[in-house]
Amino acid sequence: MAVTDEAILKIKEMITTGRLSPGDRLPPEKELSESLGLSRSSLREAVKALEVIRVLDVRRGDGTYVTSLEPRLLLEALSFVVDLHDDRSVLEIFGVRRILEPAAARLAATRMTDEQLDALEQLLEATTHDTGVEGAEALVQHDLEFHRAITESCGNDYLAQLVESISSHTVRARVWRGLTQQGAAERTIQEHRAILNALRQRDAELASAHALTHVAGIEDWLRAAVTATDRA
Amino acid sequence: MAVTDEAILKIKEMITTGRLSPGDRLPPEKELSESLGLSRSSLREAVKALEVIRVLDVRRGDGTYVTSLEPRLLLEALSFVVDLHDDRSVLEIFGVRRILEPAAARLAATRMTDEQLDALEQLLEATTHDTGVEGAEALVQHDLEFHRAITESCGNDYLAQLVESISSHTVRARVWRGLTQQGAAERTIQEHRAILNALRQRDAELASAHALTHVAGIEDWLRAAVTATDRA
DNA sequence: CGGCGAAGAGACATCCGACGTATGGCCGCC
DNA sequence: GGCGGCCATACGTCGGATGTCTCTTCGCCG
Repeated sequence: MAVTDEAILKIKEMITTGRLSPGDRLPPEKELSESLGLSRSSLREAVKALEVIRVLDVRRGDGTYVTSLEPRLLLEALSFVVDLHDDRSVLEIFGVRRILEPAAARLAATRMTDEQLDALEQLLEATTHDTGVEGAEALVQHDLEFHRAITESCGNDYLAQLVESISSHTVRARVWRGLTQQGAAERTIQEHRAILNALRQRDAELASAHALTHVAGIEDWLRAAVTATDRA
Repeated sequence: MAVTDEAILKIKEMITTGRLSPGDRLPPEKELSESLGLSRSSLREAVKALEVIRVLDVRRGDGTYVTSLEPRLLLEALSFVVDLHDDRSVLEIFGVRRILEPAAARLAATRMTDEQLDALEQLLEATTHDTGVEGAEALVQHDLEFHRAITESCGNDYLAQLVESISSHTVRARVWRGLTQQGAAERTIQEHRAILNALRQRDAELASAHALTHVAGIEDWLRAAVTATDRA
């Protein structure tokens, strides 16, 4: 195995064994490269690799630190690879989303506070004002925030961030939908309201069902779009 | 932004725009570095970063290629970051697994062929012979294969690999369980058989329920273990 | 006495050039 | 026509030089 890959594993091991903890600062590149027995150039490749997956945080002029290693952070990198999937894979990703989002809504139904529900209400209220072409982008943004607010209330950070990461790429799809499909805004708002009502009633089963309906609706549209592309 | 990060984005963009396709070979490092306007050293950092997340495949003496970019491949890197999570995060990961595995079993119930079911049967049969201390490792292996066989039959590669990736880290937990808990082997086999029977009957709902029971059982044990560790 | 700004040390960022080594293909011999 | 060795090519690794940013410290000024 290459020295760089060995260095990656060694640094990873230093973290898993507790030799390095979240927030800790690594020795300077020169020093660390010597103790790991490789050149600074090769070590930098290893550090860069660990940086892109959010394990290390390199601060120029200061030093290199171990990140908090929170699920939220480590799963962030997932959205990077999701971006690389083609449209057919996006359909599979939606297959996962239609499993996770209803589950998150189900959990949120018993956990959301009245304050959080009120905030969701306000968000929904704001969405109704996103009309016209110039409002499309705002609608997408409010849509994202609505979903995020729910998933973040499910009590499982890992689940929340996972949904968040695999949803990022679909932003584009949402935009397309908003621009091409008539009545998309009204339908989205109606579905969101249905979810919110279910959450208010603490009806986990219903909230889950509405969430599934919502995601499946987008999925249907996307499938049709992909099929159309295939024919073209 | 640093030149290296720019290079990462540029290469990513070359892939998303179709300028580079799966299997394509990149220009030599020297050439590519010149066309991207940075040194070979810096470019190598970018390439290494894309290599660890399985976007690029570097072959010494040959060249650098774009991988197949299949979900299976890209999600592989996820297990790397899962390894870095602490025990408390593992509980959250189980929270996700208990959502995904039953869903996968539900899908598999209507999709598995008789041949696949027979193979699963054989796997289960083999597991019953994993007795004694030396059989613990084999039991864990058969356990993994059993779950993999089901998730891979769910018809969604993305879902299958996601479950696979977040399960990898739990191998350790499985081993602990096998070693410390009395009757773990018998219980696992019984639960597996229940899942298999439900799949044979094409009873999606029941298969899902048994899968949830199975995962929740491990989760319970893990939660107790973590709590015990916290007290210590 | 406290705050502020400049200087310096430390650390990462980037580049360059050189040499090592594995791969793949070409070419000649059998 | 097949096989084996040679060579161009490309990645792997290294060492050093230089630029630039950050943080800290120290001294000046209000």
